[in-house]
Amino acid sequence: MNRDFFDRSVHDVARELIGCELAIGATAGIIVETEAYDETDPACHAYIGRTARNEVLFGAPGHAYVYLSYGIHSLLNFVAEPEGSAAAVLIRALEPTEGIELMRARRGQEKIQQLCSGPGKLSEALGVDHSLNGADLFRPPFELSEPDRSWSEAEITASPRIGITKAAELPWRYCVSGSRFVSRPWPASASSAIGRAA
DNA sequence: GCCAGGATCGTCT
DNA sequence: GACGATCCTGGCG
Repeated sequence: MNRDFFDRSVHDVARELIGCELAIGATAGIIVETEAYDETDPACHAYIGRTARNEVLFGAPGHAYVYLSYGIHSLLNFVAEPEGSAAAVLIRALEPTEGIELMRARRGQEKIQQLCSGPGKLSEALGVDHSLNGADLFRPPFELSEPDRSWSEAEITASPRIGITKAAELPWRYCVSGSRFVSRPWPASASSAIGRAA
């Protein structure tokens, strides 16, 4: 994978990140759930225009956007689309593959299914904090691999995003419908992600 | 199992 | 001074 992967529609990027392995330091997992946010979207931090906080979103693709949610959790996003266009993919859940003991220690949780099944959880498990805001995804401690597992397109579903109040109806959450590692079950009404990219 | 409530702080009004 | 792209706990059935 190279930077061009991120230099296109955030919806394509969000869908195709499913199945990729993300490593940060000694920990890694396979991405099983993402959400897309773009500039025209009231739920996106960049909707209000450029500020000190969201500046990274307007920058070059293939960088990390990390911010603090509810004063407690650092949430990890990947910046997509060309420089000047603000868009990002929220990484919502991973299936843990490497460094599981370290994840357990950081999370204070034994159950593997509780390690990375939510955006705040996976940041804690992988040691993500605000110091990684703006970091290049193609430099350490990050490492991104092509999918080493593929699901049929029918198993990747698009459904409404979680935990937001604005533009909540947009089906911009992508997840593996068969995975036990997603943050929440996919809704029965979810449709295949095919053709859903806006 | 489900739901309500609290923790906690940077960012913007 | 209000508000979150969340998570965990405790109460109740």
